[in-house]
Amino acid sequence: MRSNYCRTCPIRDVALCRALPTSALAELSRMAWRRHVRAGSPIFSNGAEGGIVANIVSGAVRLSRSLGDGRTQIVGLQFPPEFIGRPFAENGTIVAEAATDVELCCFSKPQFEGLLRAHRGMQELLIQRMLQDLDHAREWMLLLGRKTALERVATLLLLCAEKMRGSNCGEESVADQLTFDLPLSRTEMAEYLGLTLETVSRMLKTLAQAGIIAIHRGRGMTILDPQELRRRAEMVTA
Amino acid sequence: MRSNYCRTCPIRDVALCRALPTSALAELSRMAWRRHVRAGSPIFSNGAEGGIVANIVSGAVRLSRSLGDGRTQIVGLQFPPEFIGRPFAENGTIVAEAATDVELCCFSKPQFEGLLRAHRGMQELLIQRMLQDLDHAREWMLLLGRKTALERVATLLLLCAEKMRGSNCGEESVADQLTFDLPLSRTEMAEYLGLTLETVSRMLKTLAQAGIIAIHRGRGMTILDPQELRRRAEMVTA
DNA sequence: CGGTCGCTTGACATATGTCAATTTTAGTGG
DNA sequence: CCACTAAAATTGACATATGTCAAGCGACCG
Repeated sequence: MRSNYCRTCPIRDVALCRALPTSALAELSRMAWRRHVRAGSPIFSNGAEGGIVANIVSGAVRLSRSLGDGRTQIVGLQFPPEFIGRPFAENGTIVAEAATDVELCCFSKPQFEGLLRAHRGMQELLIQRMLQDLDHAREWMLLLGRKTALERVATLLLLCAEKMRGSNCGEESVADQLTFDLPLSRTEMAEYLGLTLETVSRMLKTLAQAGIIAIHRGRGMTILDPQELRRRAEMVTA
Repeated sequence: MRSNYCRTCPIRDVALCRALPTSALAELSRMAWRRHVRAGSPIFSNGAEGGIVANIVSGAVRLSRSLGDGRTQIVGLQFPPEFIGRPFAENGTIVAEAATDVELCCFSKPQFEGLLRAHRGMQELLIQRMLQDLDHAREWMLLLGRKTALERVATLLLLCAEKMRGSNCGEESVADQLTFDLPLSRTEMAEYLGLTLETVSRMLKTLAQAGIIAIHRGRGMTILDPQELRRRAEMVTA
């Protein structure tokens, strides 16, 4: 039933829409639609689909920029309940793709802008979200500009561990909270970290040999010694 | 005269405040105050002065993050009429310092938030500004992750050339629009570009020897061949 | 069962960092 | 205005972390 759409939304209490009163949910449900995107497929790129904004309901979205000769850098990795798109602005030169299978809650940009104008609290939430994105981008600038390969890989593992919590699909969720599947291939990890896939592979091996992590088949990971991993990552933020 | 404060402001038509009607200028003037900061002095750092936001009236502001062992990365360079500070959020771990002598137009954060709430257009302008900051941060991530040292230096020169336009203090402003003083020392350029100061120096020399730029004494620069410089920078954005 | 794809591993190349010596610029006081 | 000093920038010799290229391995899929 269409008007129940938002009432049963799994991210209702954490996404931007939480700024809206329950009384507005029926209105909201009429504007929003779900969209599933398979891993690897584009969500929007270089202006195409530019009239859309969305909340991420499940999965992970990867934002990237490229140079003319093919060098590419992942500039953002977004998880539920984060928001993608640019209200009040044109879409820039960034490409958004599904890193895993993704479920989106989409709005047309003009309609969403209307919502923002009508509900003041929502604009404030959006501003806070954007500040978080900005903080993250800047932390990553520090990583890209100043960290060693080992520190970069360690930092990424900690990031993934944190973000995957909750959206846990691991079998052994019993005692071991630190087993998860990476949402990125080695190539993508390299593109996010400003390294090559070979270097990523070598650093993972180094961490595994030091007994800090265990690598299961391919993307499966267990963090055995989180404290030591944090030391190796030179994390500033505790 | 206090109520003329904003009416005569040099950035009145370009800063966030342009969202306010002229009728609100007297009110605004009562809330704002000017602050001069000498080159190298802190503007706010790690939560101190956290209750302030400001427009940059003149000069350049440098934002940076550091690792525990002293490695530091400049994560933003802001020019007039840009805005610094974080409405609706705590100040994070970023340090803001004056890169040159700086003149700020300051507001207490709670008062500024009140302004934002009262004038809807201003929130939209703020959102657009933040999106620009985010774009810039992400472009810099591409630079830090994927560009060579020469490309990085070339990119920075183009950025400075663009930003210094207008705030030109050069003597020979007659025919030559591409002579300016860098707002950064070699060390700071290195900190912004994720390089060492020696590498920056060498790349500048390479560009000078190729006849693309001319280096005057220390910080003075002339771009002789902008088109070639843009090629070397591998600029994506035209 | 064979082919493709993602990952690992090794040998080697190189861009950039490190360390140290000079030179240039800017600042200060006589 | 001119030494004198300290700071910034340049330059050179050398070290090394990471990239490049190439081979091999394993898992998945038709």
